[in-house]
Amino acid sequence: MKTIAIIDDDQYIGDMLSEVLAKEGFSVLRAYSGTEALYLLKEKKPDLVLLDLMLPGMSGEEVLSYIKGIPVIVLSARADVKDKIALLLGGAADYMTKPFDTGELLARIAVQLRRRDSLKEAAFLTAGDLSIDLLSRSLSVCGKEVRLTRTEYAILKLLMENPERVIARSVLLDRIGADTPDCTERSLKQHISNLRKKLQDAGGMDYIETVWGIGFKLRDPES
Amino acid sequence: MKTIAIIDDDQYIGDMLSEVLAKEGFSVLRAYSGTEALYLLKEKKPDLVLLDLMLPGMSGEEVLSYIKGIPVIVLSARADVKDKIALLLGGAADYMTKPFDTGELLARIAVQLRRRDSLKEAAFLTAGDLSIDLLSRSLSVCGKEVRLTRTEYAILKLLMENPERVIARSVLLDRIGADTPDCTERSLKQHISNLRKKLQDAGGMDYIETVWGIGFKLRDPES
DNA sequence: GCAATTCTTCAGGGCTCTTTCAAGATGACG
DNA sequence: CGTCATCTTGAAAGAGCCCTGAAGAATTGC
Repeated sequence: MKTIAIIDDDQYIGDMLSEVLAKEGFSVLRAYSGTEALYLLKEKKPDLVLLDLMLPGMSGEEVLSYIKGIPVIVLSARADVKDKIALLLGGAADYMTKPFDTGELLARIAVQLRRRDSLKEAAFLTAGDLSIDLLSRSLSVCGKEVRLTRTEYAILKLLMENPERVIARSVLLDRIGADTPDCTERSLKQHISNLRKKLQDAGGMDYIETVWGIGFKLRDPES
Repeated sequence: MKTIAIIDDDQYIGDMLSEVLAKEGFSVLRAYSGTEALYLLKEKKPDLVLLDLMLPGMSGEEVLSYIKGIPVIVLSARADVKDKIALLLGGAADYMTKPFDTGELLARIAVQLRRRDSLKEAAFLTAGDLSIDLLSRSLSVCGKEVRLTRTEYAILKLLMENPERVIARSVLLDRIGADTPDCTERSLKQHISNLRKKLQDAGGMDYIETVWGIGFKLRDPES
């Protein structure tokens, strides 16, 4: 669950925002002054900050300059373009002029949070219940993690890259040859067997179909 | 130098934007239709896209859905809040209504580009219980300070920059080569061992997972 | 139905990769 | 020069993986 900090001394607007955000499933923190805000940010680490500029004590600009690594959306009654520019260049991630549409605010919040998560861009290869994370080199079957050896991984990856297509044993050997140079037709059978067992234990069905006299293929998911 | 793609069929606005951006030191690409835009994005890889919604042939929304990994700022004459929300949730990084202030546009462009680089600027690098202060080059595990040698620091930093991703030993050697030129595969193992011991002593678990025959990766925090 | 062939599985041996302990080499600093 | 921290290297123990042999099951052809 994501946490959002609201830094605004206006009780009415703050309550309204808090209610809207809570209804969207966010966890909400409140601060009513600059110094309070800094303390709050240091203690808890929110995922995003909504910052009003008119604060008692410390200016919003000053608060902004202290916030590092957390996206800040500035909310302000000031509509002057110069202010906007200064704040955006000063570190704000976005700027909205009061009064604002709450739907748009939620959308812009979503943009900032989405951006944070997209840093770890995932690369997946899926086929039926099977899903390989290419980056972490890990397989999940029906959500369960399954440990694979290097050869097993290479075999399954090749099969999943060509779903529903028969892969001849010789081709299979050829393609995984880079990883395991001395894999023979005999040992390949063993690897297939081991792979089947692991998948069976995790997923409850036999995903690998043997094509008699030729090789193997990934079984049709909806069969 | 950063490259920005302008996707707009309006010659006048496009020229104006192009001039402003060029004056700011950006390299500018142009496209005048959706299909042209997709081709352009595939060939060159701009750092940012300015997308007009009124395009001949393909709708701006459609173009947007094809763009992955590059921030898109939508420029549109449509001021309807519903449109804004739909586009922001649909992947746009920002939305500006024509006519817009070029200063503000430049500021918002700067925000998006800054965000892209923010990995390097971040003062902290965290992954699970581990937290590195990049400025003081210090590591804390569950709040406890841990002293690392130069090589250990380089290794752990690289692993933490790619959490949950397998790093081949050769890659690891390559990337930390700048700090320790004569680190071999053999000595790398020793460093990993030492690093593990320190982390274990401080955090109580083994954060570094070995991927047999390949390399290492940082263990999933919530596992 | 029966034999021949191919495929699957079990179990064991051997090999490679990995880890760790320990000791030597290198270099900075007083 | 001696100490300290760091990096490298050697060797042995341990773990994991791959290959092979043999027996049982499945498929094909007659």
